[in-house]
Amino acid sequence: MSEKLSDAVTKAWVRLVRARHAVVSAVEADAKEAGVLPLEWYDVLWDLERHEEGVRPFELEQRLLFAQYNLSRLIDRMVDAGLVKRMICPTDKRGQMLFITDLGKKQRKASWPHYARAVNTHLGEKLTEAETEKLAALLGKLIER
Amino acid sequence: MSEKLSDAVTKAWVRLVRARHAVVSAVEADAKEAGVLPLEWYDVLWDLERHEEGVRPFELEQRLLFAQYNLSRLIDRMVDAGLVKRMICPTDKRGQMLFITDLGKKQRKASWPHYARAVNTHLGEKLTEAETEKLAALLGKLIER
DNA sequence: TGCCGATCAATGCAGATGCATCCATATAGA
DNA sequence: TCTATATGGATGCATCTGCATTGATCGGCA
Repeated sequence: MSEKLSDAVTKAWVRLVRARHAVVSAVEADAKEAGVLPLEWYDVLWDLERHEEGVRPFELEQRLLFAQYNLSRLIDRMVDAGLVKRMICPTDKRGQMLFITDLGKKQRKASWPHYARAVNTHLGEKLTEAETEKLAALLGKLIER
Repeated sequence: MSEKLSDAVTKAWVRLVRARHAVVSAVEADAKEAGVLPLEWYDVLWDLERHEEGVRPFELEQRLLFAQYNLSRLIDRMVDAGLVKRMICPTDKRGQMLFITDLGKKQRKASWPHYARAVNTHLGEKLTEAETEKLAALLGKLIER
């Protein structure tokens, strides 16, 4: 039971954690400086904006990897902030449909250039185009299923 | 100011976040099942174990990317649990030296095989050796200063 | 139709985190 | 040496998260 990890796997594991932390916190720091929406809020709004027909919380949960109780409360806050609208789901009375509001669209749009610039700075500019594609492909394999 | 992100950069960004989340949460779930130390605790103990001469909190902060106030309280908990010992730093009275206790060593050692197995399952087995090395190399470029 | 296990979502409570600030000591410079 | 500034670390407070549980409805099946 005293398993071994190859050096390569150990290194990839450590760096996966470190690199994500480094990039995300740098991006968030830039965003905060610019006074734009938190990343999670942005992600939710972006998903809602691409699904004008409405989104069920559990879908968001799966797509964005939220814990159920966290998402529930995140939505509360976003509703309070006027960025998201909750409606009873017509086909399932347990559930609800979520929609982005006009204010939500406006704020998401205003946040976008800041995130784009930050991601370019902290990720895009550190790799060549080919390397970036390779990285995305490899990370993709870790996500499957 | 309405910057653009290439598709490759966007995809790499999203997958970096998702892949790390998927792998870490799968590993933590396995670890929790086995009733072993939380990942952060493990990381701290491992760092302390490799520096028997003692570690300053701010070093740990830099190496493991902790926020200062989080680390301060994490150490509190670990001291309470008897895994870490705090001593006044002889060369800087503002600071302290941290050491792992025998209990800390024992628990870290007991946790290791579970983490090794989980990391192998959720990362190692999803990539070939060559892919793993390539991934580590690319992630390395994202971390560089 | 009536019942039972599964699913969607909310919530009370304890513990963790972020932010700002504070205290103590160290260090550089006049 | 004396002062100003920087650094190491702790902490009060508000917020967020995790866990377990609850309430409501759904869907399958007898």
